Formats: sequence, C-alpha cells, structure tokens
Amino acid sequence: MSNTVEDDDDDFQIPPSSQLSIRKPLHPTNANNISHRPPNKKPRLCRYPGKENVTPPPSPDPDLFCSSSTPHCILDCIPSSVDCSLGDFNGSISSLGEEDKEDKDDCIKVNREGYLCNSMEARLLKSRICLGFDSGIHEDDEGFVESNSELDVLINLCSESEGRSGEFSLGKDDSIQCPLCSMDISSLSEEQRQVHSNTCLDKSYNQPSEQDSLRKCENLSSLIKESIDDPVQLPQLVTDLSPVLKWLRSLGLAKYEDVFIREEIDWDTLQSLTEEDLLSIGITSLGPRKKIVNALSGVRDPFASSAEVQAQSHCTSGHVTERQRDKSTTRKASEPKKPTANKLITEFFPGQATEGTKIRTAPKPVAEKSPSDSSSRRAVRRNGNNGKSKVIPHWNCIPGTPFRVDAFKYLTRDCCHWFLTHFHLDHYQGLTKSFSHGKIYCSLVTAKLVNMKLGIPWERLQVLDLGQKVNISGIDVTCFDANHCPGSIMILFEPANGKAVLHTGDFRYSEEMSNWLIGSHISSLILDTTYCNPQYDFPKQEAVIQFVVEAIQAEAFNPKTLFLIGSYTIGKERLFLEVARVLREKIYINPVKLKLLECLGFSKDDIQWFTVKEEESHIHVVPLWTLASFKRLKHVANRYTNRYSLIVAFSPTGWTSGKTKKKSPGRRLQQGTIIRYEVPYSEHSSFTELKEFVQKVSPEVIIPSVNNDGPDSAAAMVSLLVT
DNA sequence: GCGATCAGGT
DNA sequence: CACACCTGATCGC
Repeated sequence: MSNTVEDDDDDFQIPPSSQLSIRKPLHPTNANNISHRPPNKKPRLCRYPGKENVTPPPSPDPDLFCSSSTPHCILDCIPSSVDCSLGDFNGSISSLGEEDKEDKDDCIKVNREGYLCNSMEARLLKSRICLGFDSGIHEDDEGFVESNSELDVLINLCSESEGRSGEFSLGKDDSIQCPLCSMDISSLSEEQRQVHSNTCLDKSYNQPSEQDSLRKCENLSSLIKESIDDPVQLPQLVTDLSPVLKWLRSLGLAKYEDVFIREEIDWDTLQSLTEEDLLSIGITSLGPRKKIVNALSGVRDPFASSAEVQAQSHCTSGHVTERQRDKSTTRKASEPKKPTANKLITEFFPGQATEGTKIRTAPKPVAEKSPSDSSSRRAVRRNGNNGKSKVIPHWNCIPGTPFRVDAFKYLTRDCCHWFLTHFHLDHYQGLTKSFSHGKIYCSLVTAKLVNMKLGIPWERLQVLDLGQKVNISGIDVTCFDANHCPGSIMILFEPANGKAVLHTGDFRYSEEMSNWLIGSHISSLILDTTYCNPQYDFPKQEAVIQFVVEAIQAEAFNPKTLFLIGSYTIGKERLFLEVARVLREKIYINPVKLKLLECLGFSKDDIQWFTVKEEESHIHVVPLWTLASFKRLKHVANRYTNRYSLIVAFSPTGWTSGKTKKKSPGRRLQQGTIIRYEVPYSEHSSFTELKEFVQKVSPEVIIPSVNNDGPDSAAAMVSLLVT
C-alpha cells in the first residue's frame, strides 16, 4: 500500500492567489477575465528549463509553458519518500482498458488534523421533512411497501404451513417416514409406499380433526366455493406433499412420485419449477417434463379461476383447492372481501397500470411529485414490469398539451411531438434511429448530435431557435439556453388555455434567465431539482475554474506532471477551455471529442486550444469515470511512467459539494504519486440558485424532475424553494 | 450478427 | 449520495 494522504477542504488551503478574488464571469471571447499570473505569486519553477519568460503565443506551444508559482501547502502533502518514477509510457489514457474496481478500499483517508475525511456533516445537514402530499408516486411507493408486505405475509404463512404440515420426512439416517402415521416406510417399495400413504391420506380425510374442519367435504366444487366465500376459516393443509403426489398421479406420472418425495417438492415449490429444474431432479424424459410444465402453467395462471385450474390440471382431489384457499387467506389481510380468483394481478400493484398516465394536479403551492429517472427505473424493476407498459412520469408530460419532453423511454403512438432538451443519455434514452413517432424538437446543436451519434434522419428533426416563438399544433413554443451543456434548452409552452408551462430540462441558473421570462405568467414549472437540497450550495463555475487553474499552477512545480480533467460526452467544456486559455496551453482531447466540439459550434478560436496529439500537451481531457478511482488512475500512471512522475486529476461534479464544506471550491485527495481533486463544477443549479429562480418565476405548481431521496423528500425540498 | 434493452456497476 | 455514463448479458429479429 502506498502512502495515502487526503486533504479535506477543512484544512486544505487554496493557493493564496485564488483567495484574492472570485473574478468576473467568464465569457468565451474574453480569456483575460482570469488573470494569468496573480500578482502575489512567487515565481514558479520552470517546467521546461531555459525557456522561461517567453511571450505566450497565439497558437500556444506547450514547450513554452513556464510554471511560476510556489507549490505552497501542496508540497507539504506529498510525502517526501514517494518514488516518482512511474513505469513505461504505453499509449493514450483515453483508450484505457478494463480496470479493477476495488481501490476505494485501499485508500485510507486521513487528513492532517486526524479527522476522518468522510465526515457526517453532510448527512446531518440533510433534513428529511415529510410533507405527505398526495401524489401518484407517493401512492406508488406505498404500493410497493404494501405489496412487499403482502408478499412477506404470504411467505410467512407458507413457511408456517410448511412447518406444520406433514411431509414424507427423510430422517438423518435416510429413513422415509409416512407423514401421516410416522411409520417407517423405507423398506417398502415405491408402489407400496404410495399405497400406504394414500391409505393414510384417505383416512385423514375421513377423520374429523381440529386442524381441518372441512374434511367432511368430499365434493370438490363445494371446496372451491368455500375457498372463495370464506377464506378466513380455512384450515391449514394436511400435507404439502400429498397434493403434489396426487396431482402427479392425475397426470399419469406416478412413476416420478419418488423423485418428488426425495426432493421434498411441496405444492409451492412445484409451481416454481421450470423444465430445467425437472431435468436436474432426474426427470430425464422430455415427454413427462413437458407434460408437467404444461400442467403447471395452468395451475399457476393468476387469472384462472379455481375451477379452471382444476379443469386444466385434471386435479380431482381437494388439494389444489386447499392451496388456493391458503393464498386467499393470505391476501385477505388487504382484500378481505375479494376472492383471489377474481382479482386482477394489477390490483396487487397499486400505482402502476391502473394509475395510467393521467396528469394529476398538485396541491398549491408546492410540488406535484413525479418519479425521478433513477427511482422510476427502480420502481419498474420492483414491480417486475418488463418495461413494455411503463408509466410516463409527470415531468415528461406538458400539461394542457399533447407534447412529451425527454420521454423517449416512453414512446407511444398517441403523441407526435417529442422534445429533447439536451444530448445526455438519461434524456435521450430510448431514442433510436428507428424512431417513427413523429417529430423531434430540439436545438441545432442537439439536432446535430442526434443525427451524428444516433443516426436520426434530419427529416425527423425540427430545430428550435433560441428565443424564437414558434407555433406547434396551436401551441406557442419558445426555447432558451439552459446553460447546462452545449445545445441544452429550457422550453416555454403557452397553450391556448393560458396556462403556460416552463420545462427547464437540466439547467444551471443564470441571471438573464429570469429576464427572458418577464411577462410570461408560468402556471407550471417543471424543474430540474437535481441539487434541490440546502446541502448543495456550491460556488459559481467561474470560481471553480479559477480554483482548477491555480491548482494546476501550484502543482506544476514538478515538470513531469500530467494533468487530467474529467469530462462527459458533452459537458464541462467550459472548464477545460478556460484552463487552456488562462494557462495559454493546448489541451489534449481525443479525435472523437474534437469532432464533437466542432459539431457543437465551438469557434476556431476555441478549437485552436485543443490538440489530438497527446504528446503536445500535459493536460488531457478524459472521460470522467477514468478518474473515478485511484485504481484507474494508477493504470493511467503506469502507461506514462517515463514521461510523467506525478498525476493530478480533476474530477468535476456538483455532488462533491454535498460532503464538503459549503462553497468550498474543491478538495484534494492523494495516494502516492496520484493526486485527485474533486471540484464542485456543476452544470445544474445549486439550491440557492433554484430558490432564486423559483422566486422570480413564481409558478403556481412545481413539478420536480428528479427525486434525490424519494418523492417525499423531493416534495419537501421543493417546498423549501417557495418558503 | 445486429440493434435494442436490461441489470448492475462507477 | 448522484452524475452520466459504461460493460456485459439477454432478447428479438
């Protein structure tokens, strides 16, 4: 294990220059907004000796870069014993292969003051206010709990009944006992055992007992009727195995009874058997297997009435009925009057199919709840929904219009106007080149990406110009820059009913946004609530960029340092572009990414800061997940052994701020020769920004698009925005 | 063999 | 934790 040091934000000192000022917002055309050399900085060590004091070129040459700052506290953090040699250079980091995923564990996190760095602060801050607003999702969740509870009751009852019921018990000495009279029948032949147990069984049916008040009933139909009419009074099973054996016999497969006895297959187990299971327990002939599976499908059918089950399985004994009575008993807990046989399967899953896609109105002035991406995915799984009949979340629908936004996972034929706010997978998921459900409306940049990456033909795409009102199916639609990633838009819908809906998509608040909306009375606001929690109060992007720039300057005391900046397919461009501008250094990006940036409409001035020749730059843009762990970073290090002795990675994400001190522009982690900065560079709005935005828009209803901690919490958090 | 989708991972 | 992906397995054509 290598030396491990983590500097939490609590004690990590930002290089002095960054404490000077948070500079003016950056504009792409004005790189000078961030001063290159803060005045109070000591001269930096030269990265490439003999080339200091060279005027930065218009087309920068990385060899001319000159480092000038003193490494300050960062030096303190690097153990002096660290061996800075890193193995052989092998190739591009962007083409990393498979890496191990366990490095979390070998990173011991201790800061200089001895605190555990994974502080509980963030968690303590997390308030969990449950307002209990009524909504579909709330119901859904309750539904899950309820159906889980039902399942638990069912399982418990089944195991109880198994505990009580008699079975052909195989003793430790492998002796076989009759479940009814407990006589040792090991010495009997199969046939004799059957005869014996059947005789016992028949006897037990004819003998009244406190366990079975219905044994007098010899008539199957009366059993079925009673099972439906009076499920509560039903007795426990006489035995779990005997019905199986009788059922087997009714199929003409008595010769397999010993197999079922040996495997202790009771009625419950029987119903879950697959053909493979049957093969594995020794039913090697295809015919009998098929016969059993076939008969089982009839028994299992949840829609089949008891009588149908009986007819399909040719079961003439009362045992099937008894098992069904058992189930009826279980379900009675929640559905006392409803016979199981008449109950639709969907009724066991409230909030799913029966809820439909109708738009519900939320109580004012707070949120209407709707599932987040991830929670709705989980919901689908928990319901065993195969994904074919997904319920469209509220945030994908525009009230008062037939429009859908970012809803390609929920394609339906009743809609032909599909809006895409931006090109991130979780928003375009489900969109494929076979899309034939109408038009896709999006920004020019998004349209280019959709066309290039997904192969959607241009005929399907309708480009929306920023700030231009267009009429689609009688509804005015205007879109604005969402300040999230290139091409991202927020969309204003103004239907004839006068109830305007603003869908923010994913967005990072900027002041001009409220100006665009002056004069529009927003009835419903579909809001990106990714960081809708007071714990997420991160700095402006400019401050984080500033932090990164100065951290690079500070770490650059070692000329053999490789800097890595994490990025998505699209997103975070501003960060590395500004880094390049301010440091006046080219930055390596892979050719695919370069093509993408050209497609995104970056100017030639911007593009000149990038190179696809990795040897031209010691600042590389890499996929964010490459930086996710020290293990991965070690792989990177191994590929660059000769060239670099120190790796400094920047992992830009908003959620970093949740666990660090408020407004901290970053935290620093180190393992040996690898340093990782987690910087709260977010392309979503902070809680403060959300609050400001909501106050300016002052909508009647807010529909959150993301539930971080479940719908209750989302509603509670959204309610904080309007207080 | 291919694309689409799902499940599980970071 | 949540971001916006990724990989591998499975399915249907």
